[in-house]
Amino acid sequence: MVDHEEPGNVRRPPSKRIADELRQAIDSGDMAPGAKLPSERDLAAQYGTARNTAREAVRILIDAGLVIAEHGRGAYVRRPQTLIRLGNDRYSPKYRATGLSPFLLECAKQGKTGRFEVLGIERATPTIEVANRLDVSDKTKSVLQRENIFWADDDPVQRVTTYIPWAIAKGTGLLQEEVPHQYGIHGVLEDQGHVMARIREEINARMPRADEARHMRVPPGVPVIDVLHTSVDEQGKAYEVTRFVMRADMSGLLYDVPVE
Amino acid sequence: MVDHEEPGNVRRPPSKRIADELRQAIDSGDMAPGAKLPSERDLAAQYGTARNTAREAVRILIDAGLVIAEHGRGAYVRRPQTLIRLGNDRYSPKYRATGLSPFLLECAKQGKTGRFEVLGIERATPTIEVANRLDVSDKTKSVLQRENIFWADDDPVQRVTTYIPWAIAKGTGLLQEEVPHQYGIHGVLEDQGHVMARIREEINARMPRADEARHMRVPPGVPVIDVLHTSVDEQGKAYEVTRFVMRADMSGLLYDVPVE
DNA sequence: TGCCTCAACTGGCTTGAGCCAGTTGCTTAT
DNA sequence: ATAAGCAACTGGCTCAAGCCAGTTGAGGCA
Repeated sequence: MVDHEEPGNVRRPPSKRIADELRQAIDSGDMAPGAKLPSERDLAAQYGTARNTAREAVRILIDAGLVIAEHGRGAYVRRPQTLIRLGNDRYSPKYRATGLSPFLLECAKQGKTGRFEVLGIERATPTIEVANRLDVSDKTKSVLQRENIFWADDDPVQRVTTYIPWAIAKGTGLLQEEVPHQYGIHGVLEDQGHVMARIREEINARMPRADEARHMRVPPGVPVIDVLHTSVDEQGKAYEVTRFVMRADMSGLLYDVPVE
Repeated sequence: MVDHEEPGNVRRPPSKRIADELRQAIDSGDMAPGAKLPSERDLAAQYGTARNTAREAVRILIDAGLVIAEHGRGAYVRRPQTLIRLGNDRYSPKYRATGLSPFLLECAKQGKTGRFEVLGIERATPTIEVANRLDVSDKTKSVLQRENIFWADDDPVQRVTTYIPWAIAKGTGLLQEEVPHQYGIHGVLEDQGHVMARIREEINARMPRADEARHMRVPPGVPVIDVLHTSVDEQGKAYEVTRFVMRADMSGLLYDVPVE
């Protein structure tokens, strides 16, 4: 392990110095998860700075995802969350036996109650990104779009938007809220002759957009994982795209795959 | 698309109002990538607030990863970066023909010059996380640890740390900086009878730690993707673990896998 | 022509003051 | 015993002022 030794202790601004000390207390375990930080006014007094400077120090930790501030109560060391892991096996036929969707199964495994909420179902014009992957037009209402939010207990964890070419979805009943198939959307698609042979998933991480932060209640200092999933049938044709946007503090991914 | 319509326009603090307007200008394309924001002093005058309030507005955008501030020059709308995508096929034998590592190949594809730098090679005591996956002791120096940084042109993009059980690495020459094999580390391991049959990758996203931000020059408002990779041989035995920590603004992942 | 200097601009950081808005627990009146 | 109310705490946000430290370009000097 190398240390590039950037600013050294000299000329380190007070706010950063305070942040460093608090961070070290957190990393070393001196301040355990859930522990309350000194109030901004106390920190300021303790270090002989203005309140704003102490406040700035706490903010640095908030932005780093280490601390969560609660208005009127105090600032607390963030507790590690139990992770909901989305695996590449979630589309495996083996899950049909359980009768539960992989997300709900994973929630149950973590001792949480999973549920999902339908935000909207409509025939829509896809973004270029989606249109390219499905080989449909990005100028017309060429896809059926279904948007859901998944919850684990009282936390919104994922926003999931599924796109299916209208030519495939037409007349299947997928415009209804209730999916008319025991095995869900993919059951319907399979009946249409689209058997999932491969999946292709493009993964990015970024800070949430404003509306995402609101919908999923993403705390400050927490990024989202953005997965663009494409289902490909045995003929190599893409027939479904889904975008998963997941709170990174409550979820992760798992791929267990053969080397080809 | 639903909008929960949280605070409305009433009582929205000035800093957030300014941030909202700037954000909208960015999202709509009125301010293109690379465009310069008004200076903090100008913004303050324009909105009739104190400079600190305008400054706070800009900071919100910086934390959201939309804007980058340059001391003495100004604040600019961040330019989208070309992504280096790490694919699950990077361990595929097909790459041996090219004579290039997948990372360097991907850099070349993006018109960049890739290189890597060895930070350190040592016999070390693994973390519990790594020890569990390799089924070795976390109390003794049971692994060989190699740490690298990968660059694309002049940007550090990934920090990569590889762990190999000492029982396997001993006497293979992997303690030297120069890997004694045409096909790299995995060539050496294959000669030892460890043929990669499957890989297992656990993926998280988070804000960078302080040392990571320094080493990889991660700008504020940019998360990292943290991948814990495990190589498994034909007997189902794990024989190598690698942690990839990647700047999320310059890199992503790609999995193209069969449904099993 | 070429270099240097310096003024004017940029963001970085701090101060100390004030008011607002949640939270909590104690006190008081019913 | 209960409920209302209040005081004392917490963070959220703003103000106006000041100094420091990079950057840039114009002007002047050699």
